Amino acid sequence: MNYNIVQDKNRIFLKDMDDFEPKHIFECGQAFRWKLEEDGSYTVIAFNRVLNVKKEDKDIILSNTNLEDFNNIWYDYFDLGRDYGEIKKELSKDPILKEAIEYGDGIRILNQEPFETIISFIISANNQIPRIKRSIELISQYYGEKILHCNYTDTFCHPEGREESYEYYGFPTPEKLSKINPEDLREKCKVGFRDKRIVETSKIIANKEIVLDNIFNMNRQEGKELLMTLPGVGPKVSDCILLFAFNKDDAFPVDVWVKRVMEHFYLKEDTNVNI
DNA sequence: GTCCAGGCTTTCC
DNA sequence: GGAAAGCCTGGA
Repeated sequence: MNYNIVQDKNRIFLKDMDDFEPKHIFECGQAFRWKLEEDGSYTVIAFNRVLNVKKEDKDIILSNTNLEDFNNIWYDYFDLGRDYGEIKKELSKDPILKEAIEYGDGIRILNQEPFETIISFIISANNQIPRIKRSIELISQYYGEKILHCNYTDTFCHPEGREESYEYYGFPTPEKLSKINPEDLREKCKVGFRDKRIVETSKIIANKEIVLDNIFNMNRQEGKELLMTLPGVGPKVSDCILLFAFNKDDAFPVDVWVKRVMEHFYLKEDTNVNI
């Protein structure tokens, strides 16, 4: 990984950054709160902060942050300690994966906040991405804390076309979500039949019947068994949580699309499979 | 004990 | 209208 870090006021420049394609990282479906801005940059609310990311030529620009947060939060969040070049080299030995890597070049696996990731993927069951994103946004607006975080005059802090009062909301805590009425959640946030699962899971975590931080020290199988005791968390959702929040790089979520792809390319190559 | 059909909210194609 | 990033329940 070769890049140079330069700080300028509230921005961090990652100069000559390889393997970092915002569109592929933020729109691949691993995270739901990244918003595409008119200038092509992306804004997210995470870790009680608002961050904007823009790619200019070979540089990545992180706005509304500082070196301390970069070192303590964003370095790990963006998985910057992992050498994706080496991974690509290894996987490219397979011709099909080689083509897939070229198609999705610059993708990275984020390390997201555990609780928000758990609720997000409970919502993802039998659902569609636009709806998932909307529900998470609504949950944040109704039950999350407002984030006052922009003291600068950057365009992304005062974007054109948005109301002056545009506000950012963090994802609520387990304590907060554990106390709401499932019917309220369903009506306001359009989560459908997942309402009780969300509240019940929040209760278990708020009561510390399950301590999420302990999962960092477990292996994939131990973590999976524990997560699957939560209502709404089955085999697929638990693998998503382990991969996207707990840094378990051996977790391999198989959804209907992955299943179709695997069957098409690796299991039934000589048969006519509808995909 | 395992297996699996049916049900579940709501929106989007 | 049918499908959609699965999970849960109950019966065989």
